[in-house]
Amino acid sequence: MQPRPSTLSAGHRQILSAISREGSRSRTELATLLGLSKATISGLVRDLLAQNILCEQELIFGVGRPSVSLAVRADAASFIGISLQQDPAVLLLTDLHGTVHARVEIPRLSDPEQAIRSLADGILQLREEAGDAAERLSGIGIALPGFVSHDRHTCVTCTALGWRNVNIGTALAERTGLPTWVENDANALILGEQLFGTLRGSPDFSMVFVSHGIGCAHIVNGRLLRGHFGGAGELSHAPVALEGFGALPCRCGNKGCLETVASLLAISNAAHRAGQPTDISTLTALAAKGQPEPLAILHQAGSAMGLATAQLIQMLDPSHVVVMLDSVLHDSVFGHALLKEAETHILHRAGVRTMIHFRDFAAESFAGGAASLAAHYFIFGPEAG
Amino acid sequence: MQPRPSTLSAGHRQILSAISREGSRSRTELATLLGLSKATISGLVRDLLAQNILCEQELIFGVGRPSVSLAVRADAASFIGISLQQDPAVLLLTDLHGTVHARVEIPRLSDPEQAIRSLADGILQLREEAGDAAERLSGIGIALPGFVSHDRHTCVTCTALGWRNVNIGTALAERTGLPTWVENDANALILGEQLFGTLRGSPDFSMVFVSHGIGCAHIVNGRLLRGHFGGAGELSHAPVALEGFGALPCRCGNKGCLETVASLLAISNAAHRAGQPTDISTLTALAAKGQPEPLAILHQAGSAMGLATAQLIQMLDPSHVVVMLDSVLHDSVFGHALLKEAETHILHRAGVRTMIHFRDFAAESFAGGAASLAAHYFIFGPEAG
DNA sequence: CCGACTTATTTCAGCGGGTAAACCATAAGA
DNA sequence: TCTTATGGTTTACCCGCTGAAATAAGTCGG
Repeated sequence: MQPRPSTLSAGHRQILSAISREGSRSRTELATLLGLSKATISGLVRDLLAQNILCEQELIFGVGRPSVSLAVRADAASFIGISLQQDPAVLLLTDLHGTVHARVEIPRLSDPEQAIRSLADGILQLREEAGDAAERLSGIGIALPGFVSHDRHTCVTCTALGWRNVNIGTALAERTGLPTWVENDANALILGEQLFGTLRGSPDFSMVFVSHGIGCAHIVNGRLLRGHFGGAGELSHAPVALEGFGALPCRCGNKGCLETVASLLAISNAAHRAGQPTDISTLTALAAKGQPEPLAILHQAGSAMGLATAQLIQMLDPSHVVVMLDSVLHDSVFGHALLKEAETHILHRAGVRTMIHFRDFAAESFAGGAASLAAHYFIFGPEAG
Repeated sequence: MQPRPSTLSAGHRQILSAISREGSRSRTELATLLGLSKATISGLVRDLLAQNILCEQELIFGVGRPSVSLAVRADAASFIGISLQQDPAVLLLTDLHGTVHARVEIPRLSDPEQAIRSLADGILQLREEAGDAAERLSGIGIALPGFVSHDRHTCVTCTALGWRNVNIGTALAERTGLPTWVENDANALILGEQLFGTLRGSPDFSMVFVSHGIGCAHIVNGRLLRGHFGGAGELSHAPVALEGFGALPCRCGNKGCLETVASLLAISNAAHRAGQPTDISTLTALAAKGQPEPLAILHQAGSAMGLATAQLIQMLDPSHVVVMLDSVLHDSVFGHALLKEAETHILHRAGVRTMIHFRDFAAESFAGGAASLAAHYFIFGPEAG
C-alpha cells in the first residue's frame, strides 16, 4: 500500500529504533550501542535532523566536550489507530511518542461496506479534530478481535463482527492514501506496549486481557509471536477447567476452556445461574462483603486465569506478564486467586522471578496499540514482521 | 573459545545456511532465494568451492544452459556431540550432514573433574575410531538435562548430575582446543532436528520427549525459544492433573505437574502402587490384552500428555509437534489417549491443522542434537543464538 | 548438422554504506 | 593560559554488492 517514498535507509531505521527503544542517546552512545563507527552515526543523524525526525536535546556535561542527546521528535509523524475491539469503535490520532491528539468514537458496524465508509468518515473527522497534529500522517492501524491474513491487510475471520476475508486494510488505504495495517487486538496491544509502553524494548514478555472475551499475545526474542497459522496466544481456549468444577461446554465445541470460566461474559453467566447480580462491579462488591456465591464465582474465575498464566509462564518463560483487567477486579478475590494460583503452579528457580503486573483496562489501549502498528512501520520499515 | 580463523563472511554463511536448510540449489536459485544478485552469489560460491565446503553436484537440464546444483560437502567439517542425558553418556562424531561416523559410550560421572577427564578421554577414543572422518573437526556440543548459562559454556543446574555452575564448556574447550557449546537436552534435540532432521528449516515447531522425565523445546520465528531466564519449554511442570484423578505431589513442590503422571518414572510408580509390573513393555503388553489397571494408568498418562500438548499448541501454534516416545508406547493406549485428548482441546479453525508426529526414541538423538550445536556454530557463525 | 533461442554463470566498472584516523570543538581543571 | 579529555566531523579508502554486458552450454526446429 503505497509506502511513502521511503527515504530512510536501514541505517537510519537502526538509529530510530534504538532511540525509541532506549530513549534519548548521544551520537557516541549510539555508535557503541549499534556497533557502528562514529562517522557513520554522524552522517545518518545529520540526515534525520535535516528531515526533522530527530532533534538535539540538552547538552550533557562531563569531562571534555559535552554530548548532545538526541531524541525522536514527537511530531515527526502521526498515526491513526482504530479499535474495533468493542462497540463503539475508537479512533485515535497519536504522535510518534504515543501521545493522543484526537479521539473519535463511532458505532461499530458489522456490514463491511458500511463499516469502511463510516471509518473513512471517522478518519476525516479525526484529522479535522487533530488540526496541526495530523500533519505528517504516516499510516493507519486497525485492531480487531479475530484472525488476520499474513500480509496484515485482510481480516480472515472475526466472529464478533461476523467477518470473513474482509480486506479492510486495502479498502481504507485506497480511500485515505495511507498505508494501513490490520492486526489481532491482543497483538496490537502488545506491539503498542513494546513500542510505547513501560515494557518498551523488553524482548520477552506477554500480555493477557480479560474483557468480554480473553485475549493474549507474546513478544519472544524481541518479536511478536504469531505462530505458524497466525493463531499463537489463543489463551481463551486453554484447557483449564478442573473436573471438580464441572467443565462447561465452550462455543468452540470443547469443554473446560478458559473463556467458559474467566471471561467477563462467563462470570456474568455464572452469576446469573447462581441468582446473583450479573454486573461485575456489584458482584465484586458483594464478594468483598464476604457473600459466598460471588466469592466462589470470582475465585474460580481468578484461579482459572492464574492456572492459564502459569501454563503461559512455564511454556514461554517471559520476563513479565501484564494482565489487563477491569480495575474493580485487581484487588478483588479474582486478582488474589489469580496470583495465588499462578504462584502455585510456577516452577521456582533461584534468581528467577517472573513479574505479573495488573493494569487497568482502558478503552484506549487497543486503539493506541493499533496506532503503534503504523508507527512500527514508520520506524522499522516494510521488512519488519 | 578460539573461533577457528573464521574466513567465512556473512554472505558465505547465508549461502551455507540456505543450502543446508533448503537442500541442493543452483546459483541462480540461491540468488532469488537470498535476494542477492547473481554476481554476488557467483563470487561467494567460488570461495566456498575453493575451501571445499560446497561441491557442484549434477547438472539439471532444461531449456538453456543447464544449472549446476550445489550441495554442502559432508566432509567440510565434522563435529562431536556428547549426550549426558542418560547413563551411559553417548559420544558421536558426525559430519556436516549429520551422518554418524563414530560412536563411543562411557559411564556418566557425577564428579565434574572426573567427568571432564573421562569425556576428554572419550573424545580421543572417538577421534581415533573415526579416522579420516575426524578431519576438519570443528567443534563439540554437549546436551544435558538442566539449565545452561547464557553464553552456553556453563551448566547452571542439573539435578540428574547434581551439578551447579559447572563450566564444562570452557574446560573441554581448553583440553581439546575446540569450541564447545553446552545446551539443555531438549534444546539440543530440537536444534538438531532444525538442522539435520525431517523438519529441517521449519520456522515454527515444537518437540516433546517422554523418557525418565519429560522435556520440551520450541522453534519460533525460526529461532530457538529460550525464554527470558532460559527456562522456556519446561513442560514437565505444566499443571495438567485433573482433580478427579487425585493430583500427586511433584518434586518441585507443587501438585499435579505433568511429570507426576506421564513420565516413564511416574508410569512405573503408578504401576508399582497398583501392584502391576513396572516395566513399560510389559505394562503396555498387559494393557493391549485389555487388563484394566495397566489400561487406566497408560490412559491417564497419555491423556495428560495430550492435554499438555494441546496447551502447547494453543499457546504457540506450531506447524508440527514431534513427540518422541519409546516405540512400545506409540501404538498403545498412551499414544491413542494422547492424540485424542490433544484433538479434544485444540481450537479447530478452517484450513489449519497442527501435525502431531510420533517418533521413536533413540539414544543417539540427544548426542546427534549435541553435535548439531557445533554445526550451527560452523554454519551460522558466532552471532547465531 | 546448423542457426536461433534460452537460460546459467562470469566478468567488470561503479555505487553506497561503512570504516579508521586525523582533525576540530568544547568543556573541566591546574 | 595551557593541558587533558571527550564528543563530533571530515577525509581518504575499503569492501560487498549491483546492473549490464559478455560468455557458456544446453534445447529446439529445421
